[in-house]
Amino acid sequence: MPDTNDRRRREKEARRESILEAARSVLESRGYRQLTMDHVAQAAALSKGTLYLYFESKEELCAALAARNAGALLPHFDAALATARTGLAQVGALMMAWSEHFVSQPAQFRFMLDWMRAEAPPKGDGPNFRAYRARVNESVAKLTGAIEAGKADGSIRDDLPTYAQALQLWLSSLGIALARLQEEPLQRRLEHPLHADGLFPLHLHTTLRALATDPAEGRATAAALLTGHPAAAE
Amino acid sequence: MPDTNDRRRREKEARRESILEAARSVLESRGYRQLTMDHVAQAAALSKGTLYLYFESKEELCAALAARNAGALLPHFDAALATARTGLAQVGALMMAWSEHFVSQPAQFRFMLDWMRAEAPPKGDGPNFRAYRARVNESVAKLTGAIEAGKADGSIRDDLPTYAQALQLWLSSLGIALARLQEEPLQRRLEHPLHADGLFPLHLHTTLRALATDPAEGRATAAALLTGHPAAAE
DNA sequence: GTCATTCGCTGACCGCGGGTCATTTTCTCG
DNA sequence: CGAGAAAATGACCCGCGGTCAGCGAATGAC
Repeated sequence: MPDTNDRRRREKEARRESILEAARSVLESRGYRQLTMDHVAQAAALSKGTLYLYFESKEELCAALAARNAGALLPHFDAALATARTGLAQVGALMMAWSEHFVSQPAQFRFMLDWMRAEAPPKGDGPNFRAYRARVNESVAKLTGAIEAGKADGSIRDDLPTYAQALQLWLSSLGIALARLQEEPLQRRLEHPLHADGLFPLHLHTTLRALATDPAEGRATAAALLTGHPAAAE
Repeated sequence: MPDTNDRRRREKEARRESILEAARSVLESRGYRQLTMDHVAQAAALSKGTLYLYFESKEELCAALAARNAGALLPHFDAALATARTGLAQVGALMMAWSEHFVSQPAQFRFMLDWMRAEAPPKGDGPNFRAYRARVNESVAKLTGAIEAGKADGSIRDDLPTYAQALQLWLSSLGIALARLQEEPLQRRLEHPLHADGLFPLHLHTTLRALATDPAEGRATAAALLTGHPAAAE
C-alpha cells in the first residue's frame, strides 16, 4: 500500500504540473486577459472544479507560474555575475541579463508584469506566493551582493545604503519595463514616437553613472555591456 | 429655444460633473476595487444605465477622473519650476512636486496608479483618454523643458537625448511610486523591512547625480531639495 | 468474487460586475 | 391638454471566479 500511496502522490504532482503547463500554453496563445480558469481547464482537458483541487484560487495558480518564471531567471543571473570583473560591471550584467530574458521570453515577462499590475494588495498568502517571494529575495540578494562587491573593489561609491539602493535599481527598472510592455500604447500616446526598447540602454547608462565612483567608468561599463550584446541595445 | 437648449447643455454638463464627483467619493471611501458602476450610480442617485448616457464605459469614466487629476498636478509643476534656478534644480523640483502631491493626495494618487496598473492595453481611445494624454504630454513637456534649460545653463550634461531622458526619468519614478503604493505588501515580502518612502530621496539623489555635469552639484541639489521639504524626505 | 469505502472528478450553479435596451417618466412647446 | 422628444430606468445578458452535491472508477476487506 505504500506503493499505491506513492503512485497516488506522484500522479497528483503530475496533474499539478500538467495544469501549470496548460496555463502556460493558454498564456502563450491567448495572453493574460484570456487566462481564465475555464480556458485553463479546457487546455488541461479537465473540468474547472478540478483545478480548485490543485490550486486554492486563480491567484495561487498565477503565483505558482510566477515562482517558476522567477526561478528560471536565477541561473541567468549567476552566469551574468560570473562574466563580470568589478562589482559595478556585475550590477550592469544583472540588469542586462534581466533585459535579455525579457526579450527572449516575451510571453513569460508579459505575464509577470501583467500579473504584478493586476495583483490585489490585501491577500497575498499561500505556499506558492511564498515560493515566489523567496525567488525574488534570492534575486535581490544577488543584486545586493554585486553592490557590496563593488563597494569592496572601489568601483561603486561606498556612501550608498546597499539594500535600499538595490531596491531603487530594481523598481526603477520595473518602470522602464512597464513602458516596454505597453510599447504600442506608449508610442501612440506620446507626442514623439519612441521605441521603449531604446530606453533601456539609457537607463543602464544613467544607473551605472550614478553608482560608479568614477562616472567615466560607469559610462564605459555600460557601453561595453551594450556593445557586447547589441540585440538588447538600441 | 436657444435658452432651453443652453440650459439643457448646462444641466447635462452638471450631471456629468456630479457623476464624476460621485465616482471620486466612492474612490475616497471604498477604494479602486470597489469602484463599480453600481456603486457610482448609487452615490450619484442615478441608475446604472444613466451613467452610460454620459460615459461610454467605465474606462472612459476613469479616464475622465485621471484627466482631472493630471490637470491638478500642472500648477504644482509650474510653481516648482519657478523656484529653481538651474535646469538641474528644476528637474529635481519637478520630481519633488510629484512626490509631494503623492503624499498630500493619497486617494487620487492611489487611483492613478491602480488605474494604470489595471488599464487594458488594446483599446484606449475616446475623448477623455485624449484629454488625459494631453495632460501627460504637458507634464512631460515641462520635464523636457527643464532638461533643455539645464543643458543650456551647463548644469545638465549635454550628451543626453532630451526626450528619451525625460521618459526614463518619468518611468523610473513610476516604479518607485508603485512600490510606495504597495508599501505594506512590500514590507511583508522582503527580507529586510524597509519603508518605501525612504526610496524616493535615494532615487532623487541617484537621478540628479546621473544627470549633472558635476556629480557634486547633483548631490548638493538633491540634498537642498530634500532638506527644504523634510515632509517628503526619509 | 463481491461489496462498501474512498478518491478523483464533474458540470450545473451562484454572485458579482460591466454593459444593453425596451419601456416608462419627464420635459417642451404648439 | 396632447404629441413628440429627451432623459432616466431597471430588468436583463454574459463572462468570470468560485462552490458543491453527486457520480463513477479504483481499492481493499472478507
